Amino acid sequence: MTHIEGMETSTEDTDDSARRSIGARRNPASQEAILDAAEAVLKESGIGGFSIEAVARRARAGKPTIYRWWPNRTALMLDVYKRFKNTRTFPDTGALRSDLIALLENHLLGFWKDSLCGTVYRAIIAEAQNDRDAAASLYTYQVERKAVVLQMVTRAKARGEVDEAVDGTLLVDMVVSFAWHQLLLGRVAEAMDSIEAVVDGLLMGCAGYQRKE
Amino acid sequence: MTHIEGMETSTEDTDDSARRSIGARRNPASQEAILDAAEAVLKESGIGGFSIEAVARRARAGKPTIYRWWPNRTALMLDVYKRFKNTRTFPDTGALRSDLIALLENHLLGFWKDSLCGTVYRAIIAEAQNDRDAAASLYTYQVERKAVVLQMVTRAKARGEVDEAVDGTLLVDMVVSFAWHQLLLGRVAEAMDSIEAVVDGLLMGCAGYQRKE
DNA sequence: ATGTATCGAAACGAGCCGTTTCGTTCAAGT
DNA sequence: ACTTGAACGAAACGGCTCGTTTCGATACAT
Repeated sequence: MTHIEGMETSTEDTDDSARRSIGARRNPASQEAILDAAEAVLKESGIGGFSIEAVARRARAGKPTIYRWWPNRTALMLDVYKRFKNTRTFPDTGALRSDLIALLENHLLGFWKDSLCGTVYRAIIAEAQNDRDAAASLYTYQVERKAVVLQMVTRAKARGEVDEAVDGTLLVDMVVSFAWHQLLLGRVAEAMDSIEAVVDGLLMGCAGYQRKE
Repeated sequence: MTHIEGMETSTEDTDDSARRSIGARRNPASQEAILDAAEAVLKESGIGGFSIEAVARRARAGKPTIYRWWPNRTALMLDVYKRFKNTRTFPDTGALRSDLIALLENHLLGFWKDSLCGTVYRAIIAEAQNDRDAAASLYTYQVERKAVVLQMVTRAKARGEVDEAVDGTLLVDMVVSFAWHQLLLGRVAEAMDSIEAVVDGLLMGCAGYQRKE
């Protein structure tokens, strides 16, 4: 994303000379250089090589500058992630089935496959298993995002497409669960082919129980 | 598990005096002490505090002894996990619905909730996001376990309970996905209440599409 | 003009990494 | 009976990252 194309170390050279203080205030160029560097490090080395030191070297920034604005590396990763998540619009196709398919194709699996957003998100999930603060941040983020997705079901109910008694929370949970599982097993690309089967299985049942023939 | 009850440092004192070599062969007492210590460290400090040094200190063992038998800390965590996974028998209740409910209650969510197996499994999943070898080991383990669970569907087909055309792989994937998602969000205890709704939603559809009334 | 908050650079002590060395204990091979 | 060799615990190695502190230079804010 942004403008990462040069294969050399030119990515972080937003300014030719070294950045300096611009006075008693935050230097936006440094913040952007740090986020760019964090993004690049995650892209190239994954979470294993993601250290504050590595980001600082890459950004030609001082470690105290990073620690001043981000309390820990999880916060930095979350900021990198948030730079991505607004680049695609949420689907409203007029039907729940195609809404969910578009959700998986554009916002979950497809998003993770195309950008390095999947790598960042994997790193955040892994970090949340270690760090209590990261877990809380991730859970809050999940609640927010699922509430937005739940509106797909609400719209379907308003259209009379599904019954009012349907548990939309469960439906959303299952879609997201599937996407997470494939992401964490490194099967995002392969899972793209199963999207329609997953959505149909969720909407109509995987086992053919009580279906009208 | 085993006999962890003493709150002091008595856990690792399987022998009063220090263990020594028993000749040119593996010392089972050391292996058990190391696995006990690894288990205890994971239980008390989580994956964040899980280092080879910490395990060696806790076990009163030398680091070379650990590195001799386990190539990395992921392998050690997997061995800790494998000491648990055979303590409960796989269900065969005679019906697919109750089989899947028992699977979630006894082998996935319930298992993770009751023992520290959930903590260990979270650590392994997190490690798999960093380490390529860990990811491969985890994926292989997943394939094996899912193949065993798939036999539930195979039995149901043999009984004529579900149609031969049903995609059992998808069904198993969805059940496991749900369990993983709740585990990784730290919601295992809360998810226990949703088990029946999840299984019914998977078998008969979450959205009430094409169901006979 | 002064005060102050930022910047990058460098160095700090601490902890863990994975490895090596050392002296020991003792089964296995001769 | 004797030697060989592997496994054991302990200790130390160089290397890396951690999070913090110090420093001089910079330039907005008052």
